[in-house]
Amino acid sequence: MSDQEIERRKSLEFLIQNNINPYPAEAYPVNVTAEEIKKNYDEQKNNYQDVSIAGRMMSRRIMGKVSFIELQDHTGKIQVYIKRDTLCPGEDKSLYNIIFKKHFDIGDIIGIKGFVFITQSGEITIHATEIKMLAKAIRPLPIVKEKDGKVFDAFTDPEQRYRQRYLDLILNPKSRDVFIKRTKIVNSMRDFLNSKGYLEVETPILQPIYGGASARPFVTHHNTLDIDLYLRIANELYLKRLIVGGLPAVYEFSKDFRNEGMDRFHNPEFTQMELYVAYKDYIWMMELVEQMVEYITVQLYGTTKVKVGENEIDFKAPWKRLTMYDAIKEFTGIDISNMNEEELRKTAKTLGIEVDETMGKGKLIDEIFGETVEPNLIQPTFIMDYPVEMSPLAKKHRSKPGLVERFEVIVNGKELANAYSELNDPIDQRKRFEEQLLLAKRGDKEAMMLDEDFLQAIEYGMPPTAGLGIGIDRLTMLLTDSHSIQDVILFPQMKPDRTVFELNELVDKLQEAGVPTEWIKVFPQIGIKSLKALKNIKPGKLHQDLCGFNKKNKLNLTNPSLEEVEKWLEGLK
RNA sequence: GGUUGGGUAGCUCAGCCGGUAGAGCAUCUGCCUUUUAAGCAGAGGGUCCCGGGUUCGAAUCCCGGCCCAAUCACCA
Repeated sequence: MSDQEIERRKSLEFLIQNNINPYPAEAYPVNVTAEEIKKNYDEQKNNYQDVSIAGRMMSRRIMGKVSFIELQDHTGKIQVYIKRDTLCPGEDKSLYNIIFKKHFDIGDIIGIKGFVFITQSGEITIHATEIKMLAKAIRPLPIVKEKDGKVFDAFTDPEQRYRQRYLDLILNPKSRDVFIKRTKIVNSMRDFLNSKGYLEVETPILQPIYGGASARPFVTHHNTLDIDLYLRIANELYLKRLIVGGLPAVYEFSKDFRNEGMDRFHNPEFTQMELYVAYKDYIWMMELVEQMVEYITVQLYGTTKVKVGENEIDFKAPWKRLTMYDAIKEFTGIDISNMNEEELRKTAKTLGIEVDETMGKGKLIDEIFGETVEPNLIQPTFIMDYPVEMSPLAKKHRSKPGLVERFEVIVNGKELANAYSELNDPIDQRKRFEEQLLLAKRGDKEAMMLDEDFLQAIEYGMPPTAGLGIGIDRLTMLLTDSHSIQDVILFPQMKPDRTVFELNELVDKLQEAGVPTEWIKVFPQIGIKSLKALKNIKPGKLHQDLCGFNKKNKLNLTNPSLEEVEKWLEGLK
């Protein structure tokens, strides 16, 4: 424990000794926010003369009989003026001199009652008449200072920001804003879909057969049924079953899981919104998508233009539409629409793209597209008509052989959404699944499984349907100008903290070896935080360290005998 | 997985040309009744990521490992 933590625990004790509950149970009445005061306070009107506000103490300047603190609530910071003789009008000044000055700390959550005024240097400030501890912080907060909009000692270490998101939210208003925007984006999307009468539904996350996308799944096990289940990689096949069931339009905000690489665009769990509408096709879906995203953008910013990195992106509908072949022609000058596999492979090589013999026609086209076109599409663009090999759930194109009715939305060089005219021909669907099985046999770990139950459903007849998947994390990244997916997911996946892991391992082993719980707690405090640290320790030294710590810190534990310590160490082997 | 940069006080970082470990903020003691990165005077605080090696001597040099970031590759 650091000196600061020890100090704070002492303060905690002091408060309790003096009948001040550091964690009171009762509600604290709040009648105003920091933002409201700063926006609406008017010296002439003399308003806000009886405010009650709560928040975290973020800084403190003690000047003898007077102090200034910054109080932060969910809307921002406001300065509070604490004057000894206002707070303690009588003889007893201990509330100010002792309680506040000695035992309140930066990071504590407190309540303030008082009246608003403007200081000599012109800052809107609450003059406190009452101050109350609402929750004592026994761990010090990282200190961030600010002057003229310039931030000093900013809390920017990405690892700490993601692992301890609560600190990020306290210390970085921008981060808080991103997550508020994320929720607004989701709410606007839901409003838009509900206004059209579409039905929000919930489908299984645990699936006996995973499907609806090409990706490797997470596997788990159900004990009672004694079967493996998969965390869904998509919910497409379930939503389509609902279309078969006669629901005309269904959607779901779906947390999906893919057991693949992680980078700034990929988190193992992520959110998609999938939508299926009966009697529509992918042309119709393009209009819906551009209208929906335009609506969301306007709801969020009041304009369709958003700054993303160096670029200004305009989401105003309609968006540009290009077929995949035309897009490649536009960016390379090469028309690949009539090429066979060999010609495609040669073309890819001349474009400097690495290819190998296992790649089929569809994969080659996809590589050429991904390499030459995708990064160059900054403004929202629909790319239409994909090769059939890449899209086992999309309907064959109404007029172009070898292609399917599919589009992707590319914005800022990245895929944002994916949609098809859904394949509803059960014979064709079975054939496509069988082709996937062949790929799987050849070793493609992402090939789709054959879902007999789904086939059965569409054999009963599924109306022609348009389907869409849109990445909520990606959309939020775009609309909040966030560099990494970790900036738009509150708790992104991280490698487990090894020190914590090792400590847990140690505690488990010590328990197994029969070490009493109260003594297990002592081990980390004498510097033994992992099994490794116990490996070469002599029983005599361990015994001394343990008993010494007990005595020094007056823990009043019964010291183990040397024999007992020897027995513990034996038990660890 | 490759390459590059990084890991030092509670926080942000300096020190790296081997020679007793530093600054600012935070903390502690004292002063200060409108300050604002408050100020002044004093004090405490470190497994320099871990493990080896070279050396009389390693935060610093070498080797191995762990973790983080950027970027590329792979993967949607």
